[in-house]
Amino acid sequence: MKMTEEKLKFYKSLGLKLTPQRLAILEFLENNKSHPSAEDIYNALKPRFPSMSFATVYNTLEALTEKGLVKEISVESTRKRFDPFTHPHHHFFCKACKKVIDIENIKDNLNIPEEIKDCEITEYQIIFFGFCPECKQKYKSR
Amino acid sequence: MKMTEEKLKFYKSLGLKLTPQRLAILEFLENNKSHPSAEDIYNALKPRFPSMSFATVYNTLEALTEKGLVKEISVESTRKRFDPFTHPHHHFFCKACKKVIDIENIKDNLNIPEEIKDCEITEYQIIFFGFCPECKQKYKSR
DNA sequence: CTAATTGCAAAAATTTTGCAGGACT
DNA sequence: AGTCCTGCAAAATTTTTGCAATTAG
Repeated sequence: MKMTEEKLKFYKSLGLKLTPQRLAILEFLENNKSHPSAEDIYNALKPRFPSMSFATVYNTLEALTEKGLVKEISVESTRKRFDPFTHPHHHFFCKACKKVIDIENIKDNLNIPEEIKDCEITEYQIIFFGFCPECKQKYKSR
Repeated sequence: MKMTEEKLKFYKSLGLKLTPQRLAILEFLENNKSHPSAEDIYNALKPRFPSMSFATVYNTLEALTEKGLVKEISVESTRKRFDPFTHPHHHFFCKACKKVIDIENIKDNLNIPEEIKDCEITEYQIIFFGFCPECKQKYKSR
């Protein structure tokens, strides 16, 4: 997938230096709905950038998160997953295969709960847990 | 806080061997709304059980989770937090001090979203992110 | 040219594992 | 007595950090 001129300009306008590694990460994330971990990204780009280090992956993800181009999601409690779709939406997490599915269609006019009315709320996130269709089978038969 | 006879019987009835360490962990968790990490638990009990190891903390938490006495919550993406209140409820997470606040009062008659209608859903969790009243101040003034 | 970024390597933080000895029921 | 549990130590996983060399703008 090639990146358009506009995108490049847009990224530069945010003050991001566009190194080859960053471009590769940005390309990898573009339209990526797999909610990859840092390692997934590292592994995916390793063939093209054999010298790339984890530090670069994390540095870039941090920079992108600061610019609002990526969001860290807390579906797994022992590692981060990253989502390039930053508009408000929610997730399903398969407890067996760790797959994450986006949920866009949800009516959730939640009011601010009483318990946190004095907090500053920046966002909220609904996570459904369970087993995806593929894993449901295997799980049932145990 | 002393543990009642009934509780002891109940725990035994689940097939849990009640070692001193486990009892201490159970006592520590009883009515505990701090959503501690494994390390919090370890540190809290260290004075009374200087020889206790992390393995025991994790073993016990795993056993309790299996028996449904504790739930792991994924508010932080790099470590587990544990909650002894296992009835359905939700959470607020302070991004500054990492505090977790329980949310009981929420009207959330969510329907199963279209995207995951073929999944087996075991539970769902709403997490509000932001800054608690104490941290709101410090954060604002930066 | 300058500041930001990379790669490396080491360290930090959290969780998991294997196993021998010990404790609970 | 037998099974489960503990403690230890090592390993595995994931993320962070310091620093010298490099590169984008």
